[in-house]
Amino acid sequence: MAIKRQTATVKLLWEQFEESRDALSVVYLVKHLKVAMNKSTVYRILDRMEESGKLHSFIGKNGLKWYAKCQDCSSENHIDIHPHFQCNGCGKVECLTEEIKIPKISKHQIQLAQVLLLGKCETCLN
Amino acid sequence: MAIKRQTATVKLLWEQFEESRDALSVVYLVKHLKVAMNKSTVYRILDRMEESGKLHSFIGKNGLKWYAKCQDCSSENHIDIHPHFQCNGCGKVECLTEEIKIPKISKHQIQLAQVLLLGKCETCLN
DNA sequence: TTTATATTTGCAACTTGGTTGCAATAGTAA
DNA sequence: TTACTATTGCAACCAAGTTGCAAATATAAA
Ligand SMILES: [Mn+2]
Ligand SMILES: [Mn+2]
Ligand SMILES: [Zn+2]
Ligand SMILES: [Zn+2]
Repeated sequence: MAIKRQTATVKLLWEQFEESRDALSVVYLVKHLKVAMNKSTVYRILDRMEESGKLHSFIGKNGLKWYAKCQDCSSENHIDIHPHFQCNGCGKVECLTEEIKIPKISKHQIQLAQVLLLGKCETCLN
Repeated sequence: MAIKRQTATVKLLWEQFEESRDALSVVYLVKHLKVAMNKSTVYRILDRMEESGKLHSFIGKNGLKWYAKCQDCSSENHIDIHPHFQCNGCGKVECLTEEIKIPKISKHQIQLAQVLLLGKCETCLN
């Protein structure tokens, strides 16, 4: 179900995403939120925010679930598909704006491409 | 540690991969092997086969771990990097031979690209 | 402002994928 | 055959994510 009510917890979680283009893992949020919040609540709010077109989610390199802010999505269309970069040093995940050309695969219908680039971020390079 | 001894369990697991270019999830192997095998054993053997350059692993769409046969790898170099396709219908995962061009990202050093294409496989399209 | 209702939350218990320590077993080379 | 080390099974564990339910609360109607 999408977000129906603007609760304190919803606002608090949304603030975490508002500033940056970085993604946040659910595990991180459950552990490090200023105001502690039950983990089911965190999972459920993020889920609803995704359904509402506010956030998108993906799986990081260790199988953890990450969320980040959408740019121009709505409940009806989620168009914010892009590659993600995860730093092997510090673990940080960024949304990228670069387009990646996906080839046609014969006899397959491709509906979605998940691209995760792994490497060193700016901070960890220096 | 890499594979040191050719045990019955190692042989049995290897046979699962030998024929096809399809990947197999650990969960599937633990559940459906003809000769039942302890799950720690399965995890450990797959791990060693990867270290030996016989298999490569990646994370599928639900965060599960998958393995597939390498073509030309060894302990020393794992060069078998390619995109994977997972069917949204039947869940099957295939290794693809197509090359995907990864753009340079400024101020980032990219070490590895994980590409997972999701869609419908040949069987599920018909 | 008060009331009514549906949504949201916390909690505790659960499920599932994956890991670990250790004692028993079994390849392999001598 | 023996000796040595790698491998296995087992049981217990850990961590991420899910679920059912009763209590709390946002919001709209009265
Ligand atoms: Mn993103
Ligand atoms: Mn592959
Ligand atoms: Zn970094
Ligand atoms: Zn299919």
